[in-house]
Amino acid sequence: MNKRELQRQQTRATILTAADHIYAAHGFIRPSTQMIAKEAGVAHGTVFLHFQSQEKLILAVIEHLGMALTAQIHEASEPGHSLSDILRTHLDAIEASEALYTHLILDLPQLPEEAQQTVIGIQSVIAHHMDQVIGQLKKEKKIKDLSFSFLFTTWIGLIHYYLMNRRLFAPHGSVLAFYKDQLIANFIKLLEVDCK
Amino acid sequence: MNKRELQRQQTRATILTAADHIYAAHGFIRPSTQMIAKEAGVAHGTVFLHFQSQEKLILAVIEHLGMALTAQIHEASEPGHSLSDILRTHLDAIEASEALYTHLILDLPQLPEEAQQTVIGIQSVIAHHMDQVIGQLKKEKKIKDLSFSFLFTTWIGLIHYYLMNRRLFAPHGSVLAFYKDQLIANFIKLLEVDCK
Amino acid sequence: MNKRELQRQQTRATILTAADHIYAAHGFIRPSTQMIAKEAGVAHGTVFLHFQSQEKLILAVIEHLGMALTAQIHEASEPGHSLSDILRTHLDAIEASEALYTHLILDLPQLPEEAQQTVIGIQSVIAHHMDQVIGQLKKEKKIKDLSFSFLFTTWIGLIHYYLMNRRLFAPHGSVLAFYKDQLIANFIKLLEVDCK
Amino acid sequence: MNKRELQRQQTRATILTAADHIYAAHGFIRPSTQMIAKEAGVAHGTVFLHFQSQEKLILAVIEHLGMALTAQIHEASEPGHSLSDILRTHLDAIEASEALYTHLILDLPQLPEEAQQTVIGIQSVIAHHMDQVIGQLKKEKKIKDLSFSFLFTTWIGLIHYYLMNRRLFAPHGSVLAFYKDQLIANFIKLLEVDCK
DNA sequence: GATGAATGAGCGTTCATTCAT
DNA sequence: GATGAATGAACGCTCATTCAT
Repeated sequence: MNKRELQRQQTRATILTAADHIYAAHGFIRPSTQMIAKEAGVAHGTVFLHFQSQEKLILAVIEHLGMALTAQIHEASEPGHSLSDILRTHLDAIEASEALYTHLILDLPQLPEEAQQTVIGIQSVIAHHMDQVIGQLKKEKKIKDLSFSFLFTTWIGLIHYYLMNRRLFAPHGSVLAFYKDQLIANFIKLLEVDCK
Repeated sequence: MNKRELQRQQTRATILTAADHIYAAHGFIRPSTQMIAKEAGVAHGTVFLHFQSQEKLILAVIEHLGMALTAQIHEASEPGHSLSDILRTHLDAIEASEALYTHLILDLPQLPEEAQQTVIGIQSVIAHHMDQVIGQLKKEKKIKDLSFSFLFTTWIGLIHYYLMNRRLFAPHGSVLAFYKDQLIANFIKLLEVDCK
Repeated sequence: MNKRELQRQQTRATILTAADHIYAAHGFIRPSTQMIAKEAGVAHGTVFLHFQSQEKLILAVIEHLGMALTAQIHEASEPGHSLSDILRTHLDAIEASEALYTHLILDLPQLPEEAQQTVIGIQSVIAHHMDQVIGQLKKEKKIKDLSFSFLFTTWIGLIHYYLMNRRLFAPHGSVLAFYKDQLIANFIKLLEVDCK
Repeated sequence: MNKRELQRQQTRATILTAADHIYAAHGFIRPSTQMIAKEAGVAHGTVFLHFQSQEKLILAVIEHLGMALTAQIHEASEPGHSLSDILRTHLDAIEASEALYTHLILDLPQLPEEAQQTVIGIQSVIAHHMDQVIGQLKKEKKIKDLSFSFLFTTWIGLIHYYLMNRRLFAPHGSVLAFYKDQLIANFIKLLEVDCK
């Protein structure tokens, strides 16, 4: 890689990071490209030199987030993990990009198709890991006999609900950091076959 | 009521209905007041004759939705209702305004404070009814001993998740119409103390 | 005059008075016809029933002011008046409508031709009275031999300057009430042939 | 200075000059930013690229005028100047921007605070010069013993009166060009101690 | 490759005026 | 005669995008 190309990649990364911060703070819809250029410390036009359009920039940020999440989940996952381990891995990954991920969820219907594909991609990774363990637990009759897709949706719905109301639940920090343990414990209790 | 006042009310209603349709289709943030005027078949300025500002119009639509939902839930509720009845009442009410309600949930963080109060109001109505029955079922040891707030959040999270992904789950119709029965049945099964 | 006509005249007067107050407070340019209707306690359309257009209403207010001023000056003027008496009469008349008169002066260039005619009319009345006395004093060599038009312009310029800066000179009341005596005394001293 | 910066400055100057012309012709209040853009031959949005808001543009024009006036007065002033010289300097300076200065005076109450500061600044410059000479003349008993502030106000009032009625006094040109000599001569005669 | 000035369509909102009631 | 709902042109301002430098 020559020096020119290196410089180019660095500028691109600078813009991407700036966009990351701005979108995490204000969502994908409201901030202007001008705002991102200022945050990145580059000229307004430079944004469009590296990203064909605002839409492409947004998609790049989202894809970057998707890659980060799936990578982190993969890395943290090991064969012998319990359900609790997997759920924790999921929440740890999201917590690292909590604000941005939350805006991705919220703004999704206003974002281009490709963004939805990314979200689907993220979810299928975690779904895959969950399915492994849950399938096994079902066989062992340790958890209720409900379709995996329903259980998965319940989990995701619960997490997303907390994220969407993060300002309410945890005004000055991370909701997940606060409620992670409780969420995992309660969710598992909900699945368990419980005979007293 | 004289003819003048009648016509005024009709125009107001026309605009409100138009806004209802437009916001249901595109969310609260993107559509312009111009767009709503066109849909209503009135001059652009007329919108502001009936609603002080765009914000006030949005709040009027939201409040209207809130009243419709709570009214419907109240009407359909009866003393002896089972948990299943209550959940169905909830979903029936939302289904009637599915698209608009979904956008309310999604755009909430970008909407004024008052909108959040409306959502809280809606949820406390359904929470109240659920709490009654769930409290009783807990005493009878028929459902798991988990805090009501967690169970409620799980239910709301589940429903909202389906709503937010309605285009995916039910591209050309109502998600709730499709999944209502299944959602209720599965959710109840999840709560039950299950000893086979 | 029949009852119908009487009612009509009363409504017209109500609007005129309301416009008077509003224009005195905010000038002729900024206030909307809506604002005047509200102040008058009549429907917006009623303004246009009595005054063909906003411009005509403004002109009516101005003409009314002109008539009030010239009438008051005429009434207060007597054959044997000194220069001091005449200047005082002038200022007394303006003081009674200080705010409105000031806005007339200030907004004049943005107002229709007819408004300028009214101002000219007011000034020729006071000019006429001043000319009488000043002519006599000049013959008696008691005041400087300067053209009447210059002396008159100096006087008017001085008064208008104080009026235009009334917020600066007298933030919470009438400038003329405050400075009247001083202005008259100084102006006369300026005209006098002064040999010590 | 590189070409880029040069062009930017030129566009800014073009807009400022256009605003200058438009405001001189129609006052500060009525013309739209659209009108100024058209006069300048730039897109409407370009105006806001160079000036944050309409208010800022107006203030820039006014400040530019203030600097031009005070600079010209300073340059033309010399230690040994007579009262006549100083008054002429004052009128020469105003004459160069007669129309714009007149609108500044007229629209002042509707303009932001900063505009008033500019006017005060202009007037204190001329007041300072006048005070020097008039103080001396008073000591020499050559002019009447009236407070400087009254004499200054009389002068400013006189000039402003001519300016405000410039369309009447000099429909197709500069009032000051026409009446300058006469105004100065008459004003001086008014101040003089006159014993024949 | 980077810049940032320029564009022009679009936004929410105001207002004098009209006219059916 | 009085009403006030409706109009639509105009306003100040924002913004993604282009392109000469």
